[in-house]
Amino acid sequence: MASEKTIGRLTLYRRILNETVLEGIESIHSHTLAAKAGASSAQVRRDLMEIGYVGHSRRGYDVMGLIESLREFLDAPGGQGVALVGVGNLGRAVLAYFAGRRPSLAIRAAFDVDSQKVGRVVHGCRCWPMDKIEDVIAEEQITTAVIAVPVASAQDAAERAIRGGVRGILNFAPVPLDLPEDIHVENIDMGMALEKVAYFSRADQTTDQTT
Amino acid sequence: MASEKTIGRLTLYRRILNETVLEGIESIHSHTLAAKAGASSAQVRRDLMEIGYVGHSRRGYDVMGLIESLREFLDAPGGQGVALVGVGNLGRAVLAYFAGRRPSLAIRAAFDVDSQKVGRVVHGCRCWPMDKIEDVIAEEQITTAVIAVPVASAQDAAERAIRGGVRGILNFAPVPLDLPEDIHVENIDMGMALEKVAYFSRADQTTDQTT
DNA sequence: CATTGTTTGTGAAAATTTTCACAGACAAAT
DNA sequence: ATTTGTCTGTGAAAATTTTCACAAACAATG
Ligand SMILES: NC(=O)c1ccc[n+]([C@@H]2O[C@H](COP(=O)([O-])OP(=O)(O)OC[C@H]3O[C@@H](n4cnc5c(N)ncnc54)[C@H](O)[C@@H]3O)[C@@H](O)[C@H]2O)c1
Ligand SMILES: NC(=O)c1ccc[n+]([C@@H]2O[C@H](COP(=O)([O-])OP(=O)(O)OC[C@H]3O[C@@H](n4cnc5c(N)ncnc54)[C@H](O)[C@@H]3O)[C@@H](O)[C@H]2O)c1
Repeated sequence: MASEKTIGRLTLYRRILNETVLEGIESIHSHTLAAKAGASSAQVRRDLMEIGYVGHSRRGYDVMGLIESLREFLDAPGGQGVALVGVGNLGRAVLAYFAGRRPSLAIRAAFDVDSQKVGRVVHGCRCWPMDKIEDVIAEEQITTAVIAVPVASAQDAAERAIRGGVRGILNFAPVPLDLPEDIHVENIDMGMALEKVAYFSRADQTTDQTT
Repeated sequence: MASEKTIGRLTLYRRILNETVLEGIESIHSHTLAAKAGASSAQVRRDLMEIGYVGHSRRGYDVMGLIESLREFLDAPGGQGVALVGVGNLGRAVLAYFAGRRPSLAIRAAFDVDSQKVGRVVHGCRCWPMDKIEDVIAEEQITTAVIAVPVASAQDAAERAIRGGVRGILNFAPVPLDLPEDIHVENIDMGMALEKVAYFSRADQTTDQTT
């Protein structure tokens, strides 16, 4: 029911609320959360409607309660495992970034063809050879894979991860993957993103002129 | 006039066409390009309408001509410079990735507070101390900045880049930046992306059931 | 206890984006 | 020369997403 855009914003709200709670703030208004998230207050209220969390008129939303409600909505009950395929420049940065960050959504295994990388433990994550990928993913009940291999290997890497049991893919290789419809693919294409920013950085391309 | 989404797809089409031309293919139909881009043929035609490129009925689009037309539309006439702020794990991966890739949109300078990094040349890019950022960006006429510093420094880094003359920012720090409206900000939030994929990876959350 | 002012939840409107569907173009075949 | 089949360009419809705007709720104030 909730759209992809809504899910993205909900995760953002959660991150903001986690900071808010550290400041000792107990309740928050839709317009405050909106300002911190760069959205409109109506948008925030709509999004929270989606998860069925109700606030109090005049007092806003209970921060702790909302965080808990977001957790129930967004997270898998028993936690979810993630696999990383490709322990190169980007893969290592990703491992460093996610290490220890969110135990219920952690990178549990890494895979690479390079025998130099296989067997090593990078940021607490074991690196396996590619021919073990299906077995390890199945054994660890991993549902999500991050693809950080060269373009030429991305399609194959994704297919093998799926054969192991993966249902969703975060793809950094700048190539559209051709996968079954029921597999959720999220592409992060840095080249595209940089070109977009560059386009709108040009003086003649004002994103939006709300005079 | 062209929306942000359209610009994103146009850069994708260009990448696909660059591969197409290497295969010696001289013209391409909207549905072929669409299949490679993961879009619909109507979408492709709409997007190309935006740049005013006209195809031939029955023959499709001339690959070389379309690439040239996309170049004129997307690229700044004299090329554009990019700055990288933060030469950490992610910053170095980004430098490696963009090095030599697209001369007309290259990372021309990097900045960091760490004296260990300052002065070094990473993947052909010189690393400057942060107190030179405004001068170097102004001197090199850099229009776009990539922010890869810790969350706590991201807002400040962006503001300083803008003071140097930057008009668009590609932000990897998972925090919404509060910047003037005329600055274009593109956020790449890997944590959000991973949580989204994980959400849709769950068996009970089928993205869309088009039976 | 009534009043005031603020905030939620949500129908409805507006805006944006995508898809449909078909007239017109035209290469290829006969 | 005519027919055939396919592809473009685009107006219009459909779908999706966002914003508007207001009744209902209710804490705070007097
Ligand atoms: N580095 C970046 O910042 C960056 C940015 C955007 C996109 N990307 C994309 O991410 C991917 C990885 O980039 P990178 O810079 O880390 O490259 P890299 O060359 O540093 O690393 C690639 C890794 O994948 C491994 N590998 C190669 N083939 C494999 C296979 N078939 N199966 C498993 N592992 C395999 C290699 O051994 C290496 O460790 C590429 O597709 C690249 O286009 C990278
Ligand atoms: N590593 C990843 O894959 C990854 C993924 C997603 C998001 N991020 C985000 O990207 C940013 C960088 O991540 P990282 O993993 O490269 O971190 P890192 O700690 O490896 O690198 C940060 C770099 O920024 C420099 N720095 C610190 N303060 C600075 C300042 N005020 N001005 C200039 N430079 C400064 C540091 O010296 C260091 O070189 C962070 O905001 C992180 O949340 C990283």
